[in-house]
Amino acid sequence: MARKQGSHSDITGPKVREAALRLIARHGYAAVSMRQIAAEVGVQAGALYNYTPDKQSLLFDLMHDHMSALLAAWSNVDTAGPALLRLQAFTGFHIRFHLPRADQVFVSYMELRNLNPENFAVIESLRHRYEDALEDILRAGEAEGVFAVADTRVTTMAVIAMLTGLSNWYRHDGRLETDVIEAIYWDLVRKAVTA
Amino acid sequence: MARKQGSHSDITGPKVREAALRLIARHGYAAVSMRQIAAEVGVQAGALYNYTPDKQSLLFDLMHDHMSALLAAWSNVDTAGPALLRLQAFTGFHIRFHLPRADQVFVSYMELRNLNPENFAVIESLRHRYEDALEDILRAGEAEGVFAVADTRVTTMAVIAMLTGLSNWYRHDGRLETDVIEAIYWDLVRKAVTA
DNA sequence: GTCTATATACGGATAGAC
DNA sequence: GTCTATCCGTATATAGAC
Repeated sequence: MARKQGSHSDITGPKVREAALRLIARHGYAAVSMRQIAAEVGVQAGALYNYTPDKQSLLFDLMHDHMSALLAAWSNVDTAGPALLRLQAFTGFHIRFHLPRADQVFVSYMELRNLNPENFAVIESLRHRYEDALEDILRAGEAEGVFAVADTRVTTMAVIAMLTGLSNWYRHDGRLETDVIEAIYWDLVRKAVTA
Repeated sequence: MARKQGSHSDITGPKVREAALRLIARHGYAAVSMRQIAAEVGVQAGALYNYTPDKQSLLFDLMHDHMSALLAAWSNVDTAGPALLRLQAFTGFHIRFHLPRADQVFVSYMELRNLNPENFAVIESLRHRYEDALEDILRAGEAEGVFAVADTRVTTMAVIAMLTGLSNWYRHDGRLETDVIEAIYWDLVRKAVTA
């Protein structure tokens, strides 16, 4: 199975996306050039256009994949049951999903400005679906009488901001294990919303 | 008091900073050109260099002014007293200070990557001082026995993330008044940390 | 599929006239 | 203090050879 020299589409494609993700997370979309991404991959800039029609699509794909994977993973966790358990599942899921994906989180939350309007609308609707998942749990808990919050939508946004903010300071080589982090945040979330 | 035509340093200076803040908040530092800022102000690009030595200094000044103003304003609020009241004061202060400054908040939290190392260190130390103000309150409350949190530093970061996240979705023409927002968040914060 | 070379536009910053 | 003009570097994206 001789392969023509210089033909590596099966490995170059993923490498382009990995390099773009890492560089954009570190320096920002507008500050990263296609030449930088190419250099990181080990090809010339022109070769990138075999894998993306343009720079904007590269950003959109990174963000879209992240949000799709998030929703797909959550759909495998979400279950019926008491709202308190569902909230605990959401909190733990959010932390475990996001902690190993610092670059994706960073890009998905910081580069919304750099999406064109059509792409922005797509990502926003995915994000909205995720927010709604939490809001549903809070409303269920209020109906059960186990949660009591002043405003359900505001609380939804507040809890997500609190959980997502974790990615801004957590370091894998830090003093705290994931399990401990999870317990600390669950304690805060539970107390904040319970009646 | 005849003034030479075209000489407007007393009004152009502030306008440059306002235009830069607005444009950077909207599009990001790297995506905004000096020519865009100049067009917004109503001058040519070269004229901007009467007010800033370079683009990096413009960004740093915006962030530095914001953080300095934040710490100065907090120093006028912080008082002795029971930790619960101090925490309520912090929560209310944070919201009232940040809500009318959406652009400053956005720039100060999103453009850290675009500061050079020296400038980054300065801004980080200011941010750290603000975080420490909250951490002190939490520790005082634990000593009093009114607060009980699993980890004080993590709780500090979680509370600030929750409060600051408000700026990401709050709209002045939305359904909720500042006072109501403040009450909702105080309810969440209080319950999350009290014993 | 990748390369080199290039079209075309725009970037930050400066010089010198007024 | 602002303007016009410009230096010089880099940007995205494409064309055509291999």
